[in-house]
Amino acid sequence: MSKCESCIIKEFNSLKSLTREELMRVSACKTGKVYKKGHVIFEEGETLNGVYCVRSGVCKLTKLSENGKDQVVKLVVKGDLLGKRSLVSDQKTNLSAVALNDMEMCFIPKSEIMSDLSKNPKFTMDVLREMASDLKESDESLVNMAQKSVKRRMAEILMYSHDNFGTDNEDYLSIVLSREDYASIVGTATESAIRILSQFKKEGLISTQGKRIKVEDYNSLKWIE
Amino acid sequence: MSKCESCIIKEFNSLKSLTREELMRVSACKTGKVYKKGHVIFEEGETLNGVYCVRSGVCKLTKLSENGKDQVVKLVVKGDLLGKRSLVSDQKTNLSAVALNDMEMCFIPKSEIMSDLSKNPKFTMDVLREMASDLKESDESLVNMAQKSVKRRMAEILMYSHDNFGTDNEDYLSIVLSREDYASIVGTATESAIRILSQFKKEGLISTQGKRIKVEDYNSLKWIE
DNA sequence: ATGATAACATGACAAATATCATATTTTTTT
DNA sequence: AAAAAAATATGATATTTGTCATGTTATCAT
Repeated sequence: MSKCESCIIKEFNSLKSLTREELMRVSACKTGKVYKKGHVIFEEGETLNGVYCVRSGVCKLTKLSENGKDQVVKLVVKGDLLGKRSLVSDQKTNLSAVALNDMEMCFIPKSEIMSDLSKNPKFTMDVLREMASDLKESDESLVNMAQKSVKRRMAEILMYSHDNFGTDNEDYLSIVLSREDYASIVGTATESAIRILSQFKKEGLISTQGKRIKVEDYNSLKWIE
Repeated sequence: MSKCESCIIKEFNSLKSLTREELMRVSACKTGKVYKKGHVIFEEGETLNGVYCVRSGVCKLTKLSENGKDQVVKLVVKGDLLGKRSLVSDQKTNLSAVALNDMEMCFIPKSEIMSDLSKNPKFTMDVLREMASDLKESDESLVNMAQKSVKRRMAEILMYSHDNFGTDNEDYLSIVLSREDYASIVGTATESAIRILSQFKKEGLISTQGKRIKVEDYNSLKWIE
């Protein structure tokens, strides 16, 4: 497993602000973890005692609603730091994390990184910045959820997936999600999600092969209300 | 105007983690601001160059949706620090703030407080903790918005107002909001908000006098689906 | 106090979404 | 490859929510 000092992934998150010495210490105590698609990384209510640095793959952060349905709060991808909140609070995590792909991550124990958080202001500011950006994103999701139609939200997640995770060599979206996942991202019933995707298909906006989805008419998706 | 060192309000936010010397410096450069009900404190897209410490009153943080409707993202009350995000990012603010009451706040210029943020780890950690807690709250709001009915959300905001802002001497909710505000908190059409409140009234869950609302049957509100 | 304005209320209807039932297809297991 | 299980698809229908119209009440400025 590569050393943190020379790992390219860290450039995408606040670990890049650690000094070489700090990185070497972190590197010495990190653990490599591999999760298969569908594997539960942690569950709502657990105590996290560290952060995960995502090297490859994608996972969903979900929260169980009172009605028994899961809601996807965020998709976490390569370069993201998972579990930042555990660094500043001893509370149990309010979210579950489930791998949507096969994933590789590095786990860094809280104890090891806490000292850096109090001694390296550059690092702290960077974590703060990441957190602020998460918060901004979250506000935006809230507004989307409150003010946009299910169809619109579905169009947006398709475009989001296209823009952020790209496509395979046949132009299908790289991230393959079940209809149930789409439903719980968009916040609707599974049947409604299925129905909307079927409609998009009929209208030629997308095509599908099994559960794989290809965006055929990105521009029309943009204008869906 | 009272000095920060001796101000009780700061105990509710991360300013309490500043040293006495830091507080004195902050105090020297702060500006007292008074806003009347309805006044716009700042608007989406503005550049904030400081934070507001709320001494009294309540304001709403809103974000304009693409459909032209405002969505309330958070209610900010006594003790809260407004504009934390401006400290860590030079981006324009993504939210507007509008006073719902007459308000008193202190404005602390960014320039003055930034040095503390990089030199006083206790303070930084505290800001980080507040931000983390905001993020958690925001996740919860997202799930509520996505998974609960409008009626349920309305019941919850009434209980929230009751629990967090209390009642006047006649048991009416202290925070008086227009139906339009309720609609934009709950994320629905104004007419729908009105209808639901009327229904609650008919069912004896609340009573109203003008725009003032009294919770008559808290327990039943809890069980609304 | 009074007219003007904004906020509230409610009916009628349309549109969006959820729910339940039941096929059909895809994926997994044996 | 066949059987079983899971996921997807779709119809029928109920419920929720939005929209437009219109009337009423409260609030504000003069």
